[in-house]
Amino acid sequence: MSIDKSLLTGSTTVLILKLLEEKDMYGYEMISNLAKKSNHTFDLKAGTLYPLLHNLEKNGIVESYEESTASERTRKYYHLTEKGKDVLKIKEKEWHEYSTAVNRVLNGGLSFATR
Amino acid sequence: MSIDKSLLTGSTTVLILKLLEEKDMYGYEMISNLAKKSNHTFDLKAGTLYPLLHNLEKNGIVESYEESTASERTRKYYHLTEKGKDVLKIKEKEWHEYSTAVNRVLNGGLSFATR
DNA sequence: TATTATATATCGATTATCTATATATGTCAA
DNA sequence: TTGACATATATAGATAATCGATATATAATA
Repeated sequence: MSIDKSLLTGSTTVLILKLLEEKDMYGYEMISNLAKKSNHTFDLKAGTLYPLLHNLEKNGIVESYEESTASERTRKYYHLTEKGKDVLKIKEKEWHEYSTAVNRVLNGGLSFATR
Repeated sequence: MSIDKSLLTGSTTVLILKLLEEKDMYGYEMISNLAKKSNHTFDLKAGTLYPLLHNLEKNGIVESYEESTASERTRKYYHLTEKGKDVLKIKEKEWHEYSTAVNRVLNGGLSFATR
């Protein structure tokens, strides 16, 4: 169905942080997990995710560690820091405010719970 | 309260088209109208709106006409075309899909109506 | 007369995401 | 065993959306 990509802008971070709240994950896992949870509305590209993760790590929002088993190739796991948890809370609140405001306009300026 | 600006990206068009569905408007009016309807979550800048309107007109989604009264300075009104109405319908549907998908992730991958 | 609100417009900078490309390993089928 | 495909991470360059700054001009107000 492929939704207009420009809508995606900005909310990728909160989605990633939300995934990491549940458990530590590696990049590739986040992509498939997000695709599944969103019913393929979010088919995040590697070229989007990895730079984003590097940036989050640089800002102390996530931290990474490598893990390799005998059978599988090395994976880089990401862990949500305390600071990251705070950021997630703020961003969840922002999303709520933002989507509420969009809906208010799309419903003709009425507050909510119309109909 | 000023929400993270990056969240805004992409949805500006659907908001503007929605305003024009109600009635013809000029740019300055859209800015104040949108600010009011959204409780100042969307304080659109002139430098954002005017290029956007020019682009919509170029694509046949809106058309403009000038109107001047005796007392007020000339205003450039924008009118939603038939094509624009179709685009609005599509974009409203996209917003619904998109916000539903975000909420699904933020609620832990559950469908909806949790709690 | 000076300031503020109204009204439209453009330019350059920033940021987010994409596409494309690169590299390397593990798995499975021919 | 060889080729194709899925897994896994990474970077470079292109595109698009928005902002801040700046410009211009008129109407209203102090």
